[in-house]
This record gives sequence, structure tokens and C-alpha cells, in this order.
Amino acid sequence: MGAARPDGARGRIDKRQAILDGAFTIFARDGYHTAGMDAIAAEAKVAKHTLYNHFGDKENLFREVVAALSDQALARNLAAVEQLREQGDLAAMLTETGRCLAECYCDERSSALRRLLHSEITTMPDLLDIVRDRASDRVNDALAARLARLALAGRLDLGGDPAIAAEQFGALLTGSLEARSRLGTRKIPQAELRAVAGQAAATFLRAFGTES
Amino acid sequence: MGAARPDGARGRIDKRQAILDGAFTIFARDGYHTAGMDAIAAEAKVAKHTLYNHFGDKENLFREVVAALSDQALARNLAAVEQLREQGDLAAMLTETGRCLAECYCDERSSALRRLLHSEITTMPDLLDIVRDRASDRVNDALAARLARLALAGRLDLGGDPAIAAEQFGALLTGSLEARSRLGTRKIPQAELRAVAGQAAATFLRAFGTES
DNA sequence: CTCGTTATGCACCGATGAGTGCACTTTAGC
DNA sequence: GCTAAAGTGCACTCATCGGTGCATAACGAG
Repeated sequence: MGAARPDGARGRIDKRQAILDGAFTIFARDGYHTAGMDAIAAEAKVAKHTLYNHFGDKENLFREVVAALSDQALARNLAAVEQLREQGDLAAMLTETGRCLAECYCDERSSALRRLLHSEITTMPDLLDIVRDRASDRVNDALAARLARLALAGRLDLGGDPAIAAEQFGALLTGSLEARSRLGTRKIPQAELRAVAGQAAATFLRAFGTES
Repeated sequence: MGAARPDGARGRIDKRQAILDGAFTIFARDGYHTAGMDAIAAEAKVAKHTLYNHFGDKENLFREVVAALSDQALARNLAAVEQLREQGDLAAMLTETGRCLAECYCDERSSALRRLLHSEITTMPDLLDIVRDRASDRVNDALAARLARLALAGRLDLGGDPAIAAEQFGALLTGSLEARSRLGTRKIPQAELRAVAGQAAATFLRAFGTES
């Protein structure tokens, strides 16, 4: 890193982060198998040896990339769920939360993560646990908790388990989005995103709402 | 194929089918990239040259496999949807249709098809069109038509477009199933399958039912 | 200044896998 | 039975790619 390091890479420690970023870019673009370690090294502006010094081998690097991505996704998803409060226009809040969740779901990084997950799930089944433990499960729990509080406040009548209602709200969103985004290939315009969220919220409220 | 061909392979034409079957087995087990043409030839009990005579190259073979699988999936899914008639216990019918659709969705072949689709969608975007044209869209249309007839008979009150209601019923099923089956990794027991279908039908009827 | 750590560049190995060439055998149709 | 098409087996090419070795350069700490 010669003279005054004009761009990034200030110290030793952020080599690691540069590698993770570059690796994700290449993995996302080419898929796990097609992505080459040379390409990753080039993208991260790092010698190939440095990859192996930091991460051992390709598979491990991939795992770490998945973990890092899960953490990023968690933060964004939780922020969306936290918008659900006990007072305010329920339909509007649900729609807005849904829209944010939908945006997270359609984010390029999330789409790529799902694609990579699907393609390697048979050879590395533990990947799913990484993602679940770090993101999916926590988001679901958070959503279930919010819904439960709304039920307690008399604003929802979840038939039984709040976890199932949360799962179904998520399903209404993601099921539609997966189809409409062509598995993450097509960018869904904001307006359509809002429409999907609105329809999910409407159906959810028709099923579980107490006011109408 | 010496003497009296004790097992399969009676004529010339079913070499093609043998290859498609074998190729799918290997693709499903190993994924597109890891699957080797030698392994496919061995699985299909066919010389490697025969693969290339019939299908030209690996990518084209893959496409044909995907198309064949889509056709199979379509048949099973349509059979499930056709159980939805205008008379009879609505909740029971919806649950049963949902259960059959869920079974199709969780079928090993369908799970593998989805995995392969996800992993190669970036390099072969036309794969999705193959599957949509041959299966997904048709199933959705058929379901929407059935729901529309139920609405016309006064047994459902779909807010607006029947296609959206159909999409949402599908989403309630597949969204839950994708999570619970660990992306097709875990085999979901019959009882749980029925429970998921029942919950989807219940929520759908709470939202769109006219009887309650 | 010096020493140990970390990064770099480059050549290299070994394995794997798609696709081909060729000589040979089997089968279907006339 | 004969011929042309289709299938077989095997060796082979060519390219790619994960991972390593080595000699060298930059850097941080004492």
C-alpha cells in the first residue's frame, strides 16, 4: 500500500473488511462456484495470499461473507419492525412496516444472499443456521412480539400463536415479492412495492383486525 | 445394451428420457456446476457421446431438464387446484387443496428445481421464463379462476382482483413452507403439512370468506 | 536500527471437467 | 443381409481454478 494510501486501506485490520466486501461483490455477481479467488483478490485490491492468510480457504471465506451479510440484513429489518407501535393508524403502520420489510427483501444484497444460500444449501447446510440465527429468526421474533402487544391492546385478534401470524404476514410479503421480482432479477419500482405492502396489510387486517 | 435388455432401454427414443432422468438426478444432487457430464452419463447408463448427440452441450441439457421438470410439476399442481369446486365444505376444500399444493411444493423434485433455478438465474435468466410459462403462471391462473367462480357463487368476497387473492393464498402456503422445510432440506411430516395448509386456509377465509 | 509480522507478485502444481476424435459395435429400416 | 444412423469406450486436449512456495518489500513495535 505504497505512499500515502490515497483511497481506502488505512491500516492492517481493514484488509479483512476489504476482502469481505470484494468477495461478496464477486460471489454475488458470479455465484460461489464461478467466482474465482483471483477475481476476489483483484476486486479487494489484495494479493491472493492475503485471502488465505485471513480466511484459510474459499469455503470459509464464503461462510464469513454470509455471516457478515446476515448481520447487515438484520439491522435493516429490525429497524423496519420497530416502526410498529401500539398507537396510530394500524393499516398505515402495517403498510409502512411491510413496505420497509419489502425494501429490505428486495435489496440487491439480500437477493444475492438468498440466491447464494439456495445454491449452496446442499453442500453447506450450516449456512442456513448462520442466516437464521443471525437474521431471519430474530426478525420473526421481533415481529411476533410487536403483533402480540397489538393483540394485548385489543387492536388485533390473532387466532392463536402470534408467531404464526408473524410468519403469515411475512409470507404475504415475501411470497408475492419473490414472484414479482423474478427471484431478485427484476428491480421492483417503489410504487409496486407499496402496492404489495398495502395488499399484504389489507389481507392481514381483514383476517386479524378488530377495527374495520 | 447387449442381449435381451433385462432392465430399461427398449428402443432408441427412450435414451433421451433416460438421459433427462439421469441428468436431473445428478443436477439435483450436486448442483449445476459440480455435476459432471461423466457422472450424468454413468447415471443414465449411456456413453458420454450420446449426451452430446442428443443435447449439444451441458447448458442446453440443463435447460431441457428444467423444462421437463416444469411439465411434471404443472400436472401435479393442476390436479390439486381442480379439487376446488363450488359446492362442499369450503374450509375443508381449501385446506385439502392447500395440502396437495404444499405436497407438490415440498416434493423433492420441486425443491431441487427451485434450488437449481435460484443458483443459475443470473447466468441463465431465461430459465425462469421456462418455468413460469410451463408451470407457475398456469397454476396461478387456474387457482384464480377457481376462486373467481367461488366469488361469483357468493361463497367468497375477494376484495378485488382474483389473481391477487390467488397469489396471496399461494404466498401463505409457500412462504411458510420455505421457512419450515429449510429451503427443501428438511422433510416436513404429513401432520405439519396439514397444519400449515389448515392455517393458510383459515387465514384466507378470515380475510375473504362470506360464511363464518 | 532491527526484528517479526504481514502483504505482495509470480510462477507453479495437481486436479477436475467440458468437449472431441476415432475405431468399433449395435440396431432399425429397406 | 446390407447400409446408414445411433451408440459405445477410451484416450486425449485444453482450459480453469484452488491452493502453495518463495523471494522480496512495507510496516509496527521495542
